[in-house]
Amino acid sequence: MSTKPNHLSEKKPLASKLQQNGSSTSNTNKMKTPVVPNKKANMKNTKQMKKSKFSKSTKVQPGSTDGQRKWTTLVHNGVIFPPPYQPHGIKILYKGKPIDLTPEQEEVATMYAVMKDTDYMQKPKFLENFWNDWRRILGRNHVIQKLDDCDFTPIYEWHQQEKEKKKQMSTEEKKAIKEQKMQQEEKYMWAIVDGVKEKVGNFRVEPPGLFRGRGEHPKMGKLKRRIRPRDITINIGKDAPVPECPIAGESWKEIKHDSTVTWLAFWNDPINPKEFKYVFLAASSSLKGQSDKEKYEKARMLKDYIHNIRAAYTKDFNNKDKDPTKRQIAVATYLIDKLALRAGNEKDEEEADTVGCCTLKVSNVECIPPNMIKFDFLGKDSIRYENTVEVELPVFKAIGQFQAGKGENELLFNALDTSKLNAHLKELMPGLTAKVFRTYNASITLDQQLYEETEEGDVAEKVVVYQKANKQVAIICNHQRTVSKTHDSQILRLTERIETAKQELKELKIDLERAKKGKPPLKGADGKQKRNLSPEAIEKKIASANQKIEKYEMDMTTKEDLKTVALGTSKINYLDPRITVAWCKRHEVPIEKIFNKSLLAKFAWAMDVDPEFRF
DNA sequence: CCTCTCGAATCGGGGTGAGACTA
DNA sequence: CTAGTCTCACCCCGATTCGAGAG
Repeated sequence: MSTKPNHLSEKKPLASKLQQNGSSTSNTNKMKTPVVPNKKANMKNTKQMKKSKFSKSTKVQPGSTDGQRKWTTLVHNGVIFPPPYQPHGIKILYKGKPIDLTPEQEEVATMYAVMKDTDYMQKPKFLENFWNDWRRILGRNHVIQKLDDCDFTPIYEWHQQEKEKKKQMSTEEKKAIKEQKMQQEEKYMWAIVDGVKEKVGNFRVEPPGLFRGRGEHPKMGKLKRRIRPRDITINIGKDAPVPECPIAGESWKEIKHDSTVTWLAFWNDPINPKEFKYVFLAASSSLKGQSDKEKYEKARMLKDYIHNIRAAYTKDFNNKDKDPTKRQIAVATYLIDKLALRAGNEKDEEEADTVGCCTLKVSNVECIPPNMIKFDFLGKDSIRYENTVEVELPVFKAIGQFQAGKGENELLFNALDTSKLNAHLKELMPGLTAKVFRTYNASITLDQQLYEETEEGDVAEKVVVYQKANKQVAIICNHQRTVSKTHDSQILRLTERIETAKQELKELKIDLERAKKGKPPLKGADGKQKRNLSPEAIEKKIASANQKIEKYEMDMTTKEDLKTVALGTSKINYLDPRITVAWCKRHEVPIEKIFNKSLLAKFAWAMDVDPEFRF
């Protein structure tokens, strides 16, 4: 991770920007204390910091001893644990009879009971995994020998009542509880990084529960056990005080002082002990902002290389004598570039069966002559990717050949994996990997769309232009959302409203004609006599009715259009915020119309961009 | 006819935790 | 490989808007 040359000429050191930012956010957070660390060790560093950050970025070359260092001092308060389980003592029935459970057994039973009305109850895998874990906790010799004979209804009903009680609570009570929680959590919300107070992202330890994977996950239903202090490793500056363990009588697993990483704490994932859960700083922090900026700078760099890269892969898939690996790389790169596919790492049996570019199976693509390819597969989060695209003829032929002689379940790109692909990409441009194409294509699309489509008009119209561009990007990236449960009824109601409005309009037009001739208006649909109005007044009403219809129709088309498209994801992860900020500046659109509070905080680093900025 | 009020519907944002990518 | 970081959709809850009815 080398520092880009254009960072070196940064006008302001990032730290000073964040100071400003910190003080402005502190207002909203009712923070009265200035952004100053309270420990002496850090007082010293606060002063050094501005200077050292400046000099570091101007003098220290990548690869030097401190090229890996992410911070110099780090102070934080560790993590907060979910409250302990409160036994309710409600008994489940086994073969119709109430059964006593220990609090631990009861806790797991409760996790299961509350999922009664979800569709997990229909999934054999879920039931099997849950039963295995619960049985272990019950002990092999427990009277309960079969999940099927258990009746969890009493716990479920109790849980429903509790939920109801919570709902019934007055706003004051709710507020008081929230206030108290805030007070407890306040100290965990902040870390002091190089003397600057920064927000911590996820300082709450994940509560125990039953694992719910996305799609057909082999581990669904497994018990995610409670995490204890002894599971948690803390990372903190050498001179910083060790965070106090919030559970009396217990202690942290380990204290580390690793300044080459950005995590504040981690623990092993109880579902997959080989994996880890980390506590990081929030997206609005300088550390995250910096790497975010680097991500977009890398994507921008691709702009200068893309022409050659495209020329190269076009040459490669045209060249039939080339070794198959090269040809597969060329086609894969083409797909990643053109369709913004993900790289597609190999996955083992323990994970849901989803694919990306390198792991596409023969059955996921279908060649439709003369030159169309139909893709149909489950991608990340088991989201379906379904798309039929026209491709260049050599690509069409090549894919046909890759499929030839293979079974449905074999890899389309058998000579390829993500590391080979990325190794190849790195030869084309320093630091280039598959995911850079997604960022590049998303951002360049937004930039072009905004440039081409924005016309003179009022703010609302310009915002619509932005949303349209945003939608295009979301479609490219296949960012989907499930259709809301109430979508159909919403559409229905809009249709009804349009109908009644049209009916009204019709009557108004008749009334207008009559009014012009001095006749009274007709009776309405309800049979009541309407008032006499002047033609001008009726005209006004007609205009407003027309507007209403237009608005409803607009609402309906956008609603229908966007019912399965999620706009937020690309805004947060793929669109260079400087494109948006510059566009807002040029067209006098208030940035708040596009970015909400958290995006504004996250993209603080992009706010002073030149209005003429192009991606 | 207009304005206000109140409950319901809807929206939007933060949080969450699983999933993917890469050095 | 493992460790570390980035991505991503869903969920929930509070805020806002809507719409019916009262005044």
